[in-house]
Amino acid sequence: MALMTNTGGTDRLGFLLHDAARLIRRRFERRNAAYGLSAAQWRLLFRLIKEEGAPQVRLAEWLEIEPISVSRLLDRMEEGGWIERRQDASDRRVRVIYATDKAREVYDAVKSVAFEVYEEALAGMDDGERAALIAGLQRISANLADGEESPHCAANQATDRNR
Amino acid sequence: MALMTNTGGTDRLGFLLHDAARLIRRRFERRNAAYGLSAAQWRLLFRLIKEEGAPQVRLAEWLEIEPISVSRLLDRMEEGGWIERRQDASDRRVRVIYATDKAREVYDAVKSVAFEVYEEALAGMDDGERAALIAGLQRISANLADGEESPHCAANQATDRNR
DNA sequence: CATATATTATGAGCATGCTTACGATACAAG
DNA sequence: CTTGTATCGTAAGCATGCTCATAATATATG
Repeated sequence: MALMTNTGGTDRLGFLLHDAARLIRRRFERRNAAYGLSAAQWRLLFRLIKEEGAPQVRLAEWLEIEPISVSRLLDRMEEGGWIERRQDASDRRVRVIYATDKAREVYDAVKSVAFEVYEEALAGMDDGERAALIAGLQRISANLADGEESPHCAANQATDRNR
Repeated sequence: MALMTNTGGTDRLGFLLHDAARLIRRRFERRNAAYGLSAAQWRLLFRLIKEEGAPQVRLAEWLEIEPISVSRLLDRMEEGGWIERRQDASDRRVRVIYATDKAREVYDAVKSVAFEVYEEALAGMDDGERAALIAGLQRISANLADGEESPHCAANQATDRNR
């Protein structure tokens, strides 16, 4: 409280985000322990259910993680019986991913758990406060979306990869 | 239970938090690559600088991670020359942790980088929007703080635990 | 066709969290 | 002192992300 708390708390933004995200993930996973779906697996399944038959590289783009991370996430999900990999007919490099019946069966239940956890997290906030929070989070994601800008120095355009 | 997107975006709260936290961490670490301090190491150092000579178990409480996680984080920080472990004089089980001169030298610079990244993340938001975001994040952390829930029962009057 | 380049998935190895378990030490009772 | 219990640090092993490297395949170019 001494020197630079004049920023209104934004000087802890990273820590606050980290803590909130971790607490939500932890509670979601504990509540879901019976199903055995981790948060990362749920995130993948949530996308997959809507758009089946996607190649792994598409999932990596959607989830904004590296293809190798998708590969090993799918290893465990395949082992857990949540998804299956099939060979693509027209491109032998590609494996297209499908949710299993088991995954479709628990989907609604897990989604309900997620809603419960979100409601617990937001308890005591009115609609306006919730909207402001969501808008702020969306703004952060948009501001940091992998443009990879150089803020002031401009020197490191090493990463001027396409896009 | 079909379409529940009337929640105004709160139905994605977990994903939004996860994305925002990850983007901030990623940008912070890239901007700091020259120093070689990861976000987790920075979080520990940030606490340590203010309160040196703490035993590891105290750091674990502050950071809200498990003692074993602290142990291995400190392994790498010791190897990187950021901290040193010393034997406690009065209790031979305890190792007290000190920041090195090297850590103290880069502290201000890394802190500035953190402020830059936060500013980039919050770009385009006015003071009120920032305050609402921060308040929402703090509220989430308070709501989920490891009281280990009563899910919808409003009974859990927050933090009547010690402290 | 042959060869260069791009794309897809994965292997190896690291960082940061977790759970479970254990050795060393401190402390409280007997 | 001895014995039981609590505390501190750490080892082992897993999950989820990362980077860097590689094999297999597709595609573009000479």
